[in-house]
Amino acid sequence: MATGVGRRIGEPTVRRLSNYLRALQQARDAGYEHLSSEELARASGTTAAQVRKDLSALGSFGRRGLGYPVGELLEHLRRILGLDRRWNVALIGAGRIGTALFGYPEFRRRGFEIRHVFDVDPAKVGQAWGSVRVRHVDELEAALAQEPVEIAILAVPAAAAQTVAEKAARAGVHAVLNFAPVPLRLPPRVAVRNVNMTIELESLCFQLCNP
Amino acid sequence: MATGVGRRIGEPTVRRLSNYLRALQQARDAGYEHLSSEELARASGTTAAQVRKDLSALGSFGRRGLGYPVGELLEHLRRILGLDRRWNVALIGAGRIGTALFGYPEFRRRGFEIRHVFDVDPAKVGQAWGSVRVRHVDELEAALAQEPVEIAILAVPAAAAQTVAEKAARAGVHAVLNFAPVPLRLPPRVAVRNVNMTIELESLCFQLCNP
DNA sequence: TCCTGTGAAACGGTTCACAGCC
DNA sequence: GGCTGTGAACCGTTTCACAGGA
Repeated sequence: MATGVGRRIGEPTVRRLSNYLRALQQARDAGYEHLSSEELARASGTTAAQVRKDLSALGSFGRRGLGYPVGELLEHLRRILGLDRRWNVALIGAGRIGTALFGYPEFRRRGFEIRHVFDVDPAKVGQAWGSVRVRHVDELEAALAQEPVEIAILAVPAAAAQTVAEKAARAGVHAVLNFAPVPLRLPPRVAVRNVNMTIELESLCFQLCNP
Repeated sequence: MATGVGRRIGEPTVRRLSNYLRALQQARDAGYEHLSSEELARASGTTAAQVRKDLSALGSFGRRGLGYPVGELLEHLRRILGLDRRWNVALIGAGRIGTALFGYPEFRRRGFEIRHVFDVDPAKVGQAWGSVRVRHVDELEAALAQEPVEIAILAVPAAAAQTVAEKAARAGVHAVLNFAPVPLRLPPRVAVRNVNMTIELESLCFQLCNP
């Protein structure tokens, strides 16, 4: 097996692959040509066995006695994760979280290009954020018809999230990254992922209370 | 079994419990007295069987033929998750993400009180953020000695994260919520949870590329 | 009848241990 | 000797199906 993905890859695996990618990029910048599963594991916070399992499932190129070739594996991972291209993104919600996400340099570095920013606040609509102009959410469908995006980042209040998400889905978005603390109900053709900072804090509390 | 937690609760369960809590609060505000596992499941994005399994593990109070008593279950969950008290938090990193987190109203509403804000930027050090003053990271140990916190929220650049996290751990923090895209190595007595927005976006890409 | 509580089965992910190759 | 690749065992979680109480 040389190119394709072997068995179906689950969500935890994908997260780890992202981490491997980051570690590999660092290693390349540091001039390494090969990395052992042990080293990769340390750099990405997992175990060597896990690394080998993950990479072998991709039909990987590791050399016994030597390790994994940094450059080759890096390109392979980028391709598998779909990061060897540019992705267009719409940011919905120009509040505090939206602002932070817009300025997050990691996104652009990874090929995510924020093409649209929407909000409902009249004070924000019309502002120029870099090269994009903040538009009213009512213009969402028109804007996406003119310049489509694959991904919507949802950074709106919980009460508005479901409605806005549906609007985005109707406008042809294929994936939603949801920062609102509510579960979204969308047609299965739309991929959804939730980031809920409160839940993370609450999990920590639980761990503190139940050591 | 009336009060304690039955079998050990895993991380996915805790996340769902947080969601149940949110759904229950909404239901209470809407005047409901009982909620069936079916209704709870719909409101929190899971299945009825899952809800029953989760709640029965807490020695729950559900009544057959009727459902779960909203108020009672709500208090029970708050106690189990450790949310029936106030938690003191230090925010480390006063950049875009730090700013957004500081202003996130959900945190305070849930009992998380940001007592300290730290940064290294001389332009920020000294600013008054509400009732707290931004201090230099070098003052971290002194500040936490004077007014301790249980939790540190880390919103600093990747390169600084490990060092700052260690400093926080030495200063007596018990849990770290890490927004930097690097795995942290901390003594096991410190609970760590990572929020990595880039990884979430990358997972979405993968889903889009591998439908 | 409605709905919970729960053993049992199915599933998926992780760890182990070692065979195989350099 | 060093390190990868991988079947097998292990473990926690989810789903199923149904018994049992209101």
